Amino acid sequence: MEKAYSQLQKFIRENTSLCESDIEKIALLFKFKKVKRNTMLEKEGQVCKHFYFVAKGCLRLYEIDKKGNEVTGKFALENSIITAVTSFITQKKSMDFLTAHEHSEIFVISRDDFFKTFETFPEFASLYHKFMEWAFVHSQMRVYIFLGMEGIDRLKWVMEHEPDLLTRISSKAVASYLGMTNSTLSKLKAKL
Amino acid sequence: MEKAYSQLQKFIRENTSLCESDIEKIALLFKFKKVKRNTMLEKEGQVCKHFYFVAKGCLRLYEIDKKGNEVTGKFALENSIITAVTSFITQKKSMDFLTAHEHSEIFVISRDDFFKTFETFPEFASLYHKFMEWAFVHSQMRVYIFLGMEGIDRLKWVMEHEPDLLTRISSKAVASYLGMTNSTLSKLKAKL
DNA sequence: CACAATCATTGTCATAAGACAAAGTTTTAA
DNA sequence: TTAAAACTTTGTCTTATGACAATGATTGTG
Repeated sequence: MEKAYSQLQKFIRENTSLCESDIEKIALLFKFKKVKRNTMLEKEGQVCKHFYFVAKGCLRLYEIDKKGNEVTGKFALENSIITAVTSFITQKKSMDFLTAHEHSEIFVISRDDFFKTFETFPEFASLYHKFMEWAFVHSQMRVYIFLGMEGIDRLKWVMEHEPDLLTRISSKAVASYLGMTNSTLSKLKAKL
Repeated sequence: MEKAYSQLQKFIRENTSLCESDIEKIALLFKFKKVKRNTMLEKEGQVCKHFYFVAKGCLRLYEIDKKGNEVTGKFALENSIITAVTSFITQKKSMDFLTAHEHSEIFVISRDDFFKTFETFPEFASLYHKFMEWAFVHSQMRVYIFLGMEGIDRLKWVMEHEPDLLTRISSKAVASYLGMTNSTLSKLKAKL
């Protein structure tokens, strides 16, 4: 846990220009938590009130579509931040689930505390703004990839740009991230 | 043009809590421009250095995929803001084209002036942050829609949520926004 | 206005991907 | 440890969509 806190501090240090004492104070506003695989952190139908930092493990953000299939929006591996973004922003009922895809060690801060911190430490807001920018760039890239590429090319794209996903994440979840069924992914992998 | 400037001011007023005199000063940093249909504002291969407000008409952001097909990322109708976001953020060479999809009246501000304005009028930054949040929410929604829905349902979704696009925008461009060929879109429309 | 260019529609055919099912494998939990 | 559950792979069949082409409509331009 000591190590975990210093990980969080490092993350804040690298994404803001806050001084060490402020970084320490801010890090302490986050609550450390160990969560088992498949723990549900945010649920469809509820309003998202938390922001997460992943120190170890992996969280997964997904929706369930009309046909009952999971559609993965995002994986957050260690040293990244995540939340059920759309609901976190709009404060409307979420369509998303956020779960631990592996046993994970995470830090949680309430949305209220998160935004209040911006008042005390304005520089901290830049972390959120960078997160939003990065999240947008990633999301827009996926739009282009899904619209412009066939399954096999989407697979190759992930192999090249997010190879961790293929080694760590279950095929089923990767398929739901690539916008295909698990049987299709399996056949495409066999073709490579 | 008088009217156009007041439109820009109105937009700033509604998306920040700036006072009137600051709003006027900021609006004057934007340059008014009339552009013909198909005018290229930002080009693939270049770094995006501008931010746009659409007073009248419509801008379209798109990429060209491997096969040479256009893939539309976003339409910006009147009273909305747009740029080649990914390049604007990363300041790397853009993959995107930004063009006038109709004869349009727009306001342009350079990226430098835009960010400098944040220093003089910190509250103005909230407009950019809201833009980022909104852009993310929209983009993420599209990811879910494309991954979870078939063509016919994507079409119905746009009919319900962005009906303007179907009345104003060419079928070809709408198809490239929906992730299908124009012939497929045409057949789906016939099926409705 | 008239010609050219672009776009929209529709048809045929080919193909990528989904649905479903069966068998083998791995993970989970009692 | 062992049984149950979940996941992965592979096969067959079906279907949605793409590729390509022809025709007709619309738009832009000299």
